[in-house]
This record gives sequence, C-alpha cells and structure tokens, in this order.
Amino acid sequence: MSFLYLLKRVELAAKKRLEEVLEPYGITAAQYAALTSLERHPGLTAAALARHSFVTAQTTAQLVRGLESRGLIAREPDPKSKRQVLLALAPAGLALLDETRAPVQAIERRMTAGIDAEQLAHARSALESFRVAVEP
Amino acid sequence: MSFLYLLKRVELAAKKRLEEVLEPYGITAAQYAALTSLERHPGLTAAALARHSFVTAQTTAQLVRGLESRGLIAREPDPKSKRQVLLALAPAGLALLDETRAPVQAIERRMTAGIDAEQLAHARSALESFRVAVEP
DNA sequence: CCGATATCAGTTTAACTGAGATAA
DNA sequence: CTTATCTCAGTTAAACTGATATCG
Repeated sequence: MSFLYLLKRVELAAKKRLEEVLEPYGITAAQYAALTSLERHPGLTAAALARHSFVTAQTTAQLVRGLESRGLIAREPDPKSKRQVLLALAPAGLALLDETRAPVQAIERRMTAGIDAEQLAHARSALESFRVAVEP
Repeated sequence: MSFLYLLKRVELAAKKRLEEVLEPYGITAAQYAALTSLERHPGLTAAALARHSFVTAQTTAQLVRGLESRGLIAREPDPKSKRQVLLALAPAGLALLDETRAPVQAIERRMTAGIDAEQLAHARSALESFRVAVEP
C-alpha cells in the first residue's frame, strides 16, 4: 500500500471519528480546528487564520461566518485598521471547546494506543518531516 | 499541534501535490487510487472496490462512471451473475498508470526524503497501527 | 498605483443519505 | 422474503478560482 494512500486512509477514518464526536455540538471538523487555532492565537484576522491553516482566505471566511452566526466567535473591527477584523473565541466557543476536549483527546488516545511513547514521538517527527517536505 | 491536525496537514498538502501531477492527465486523486486498486485486483465489482476503499458503493459508482466514460476502465457483466459488473483496467488506463508512476513516486520520495529507511518503516507501521485503531 | 484584506458568487472534489429496481 | 448490488437523485463539507471594493 502506498504511503500516500495509507496516510489518506488514516486521515479519513480519524476525521469520521472526529465528526461523530462533534456532531452533537453542531460544528464540523474544520470549524473545530479554527476554534482551537483561535484559542491559541486570539486576535487573528481571517486572512491570518487562513495562512495559519494553509487554505485560502475565502475558505476561511466561509468557515468564520458559520462560527459567528452560532455565536462561537466574536468579530471585532481592528482599532488600528479600518479593513481588518479581529477574531477571538466568544464565551460560548470556549465553553464548547472545554466540553469537547475530553472526547477529542480520547480519539487521539485510541488511535495512538497501539504504540509506545517513544515510537509515537518518532512518528510525530516523521510526520513533521513529511509536512515540511510537501507543503508549498 | 495535535496529532490529528498534523495528519490532516500532511494529507492535504500531499493530495495537492498529487493533484498537480495528475491534472495534465485529467484524472483526480481518487480516480488514480481506484486505478491502482484495479491494477492489483482486476475483476473487482464496484461494490467490492468500495469496501476495499472504505467508502460507500455510491461514492465509488460515481468515480467509476467517470473512469469508464474516459475509457480508462472496462465494465463487463459477470458471466456468473446477472447483476454484478466486473471492473478492470482498459489499455488506456494501464498506459496512464505507466505514465504517472514515476511522478507519483517522486512525490512520495520527496515527502520521505528527510528520514532514513528504518525510520520510514517505523513511521509506516505506526500509521498502520493508527489505521487499525480508528477505522470502523 | 500596488498589495493585503474582506466579501460575493460560483465551481470542484469527494464524501454522504435515501429511495428504487433487480437478481441470488 | 431477505440481502446484496447497482443506479438515480439530492446533500454536505471543504477546498478552490475569479471578481470587486476598500483601505494603507
């Protein structure tokens, strides 16, 4: 089985598990990723969030609209610039992240349960190496 | 960075590279995967190909229609069954695979160039372990 | 005038569900 | 009668391109 194919299979299955966990909360996997990004980096603009996730600004804008309409993030005009809009978690967004943290970590634990901590660290650094090599 | 997120990033970037290679040939990444499956397992039915790829029969049927209309695969009624349709590579499909093999392998080599063969084998077995743990 | 940001509209890929016909 | 296969139709998630307005 080719490495690319194996990677895709793992990612597809993991995404399905993640969506199962998030479904009751009414958000998608991509929206969840955006929330965790905003938790670590509050005050990102949509364009910055896009660069951070290696997708286009349009893709991110669409995602952000959904999150704002659900009251999970706040969009606030940048006082230093009239065109930029700063994004941050709203209280409801933080609450949702807090609720989902445990089940999401459970997926990761389940996925990585078959190997020991040292092997896991090696796998992570291998993936980091792959990422650097294939990202634009 | 969470493992799930890292995995997604690598997969997304690798898929983009793969699509760049396949674009001149007019097929998508999923169609390419189906062609390689049919090369290794000629005579699969669409339903069997779907199970093989862990997606629904409908998803596969859609993909197969595209491949047949381009003359890359042949659909032949199973002599042993009136409802099943056996799939196999058409000559044009095999020719396309032959042309794309080198550039596709180049992506994989580029991606994995940063680590040695032993580490690569470990990474592969880690991914296999992840796959078994998260697939249904 | 140019570059970055945001937004609007439309497209593509690749998955899905549900409903149906038919054959084993 | 049930089950597997195939097909048709519609939906969703998540990416994309292109065009436009505006601000710095």
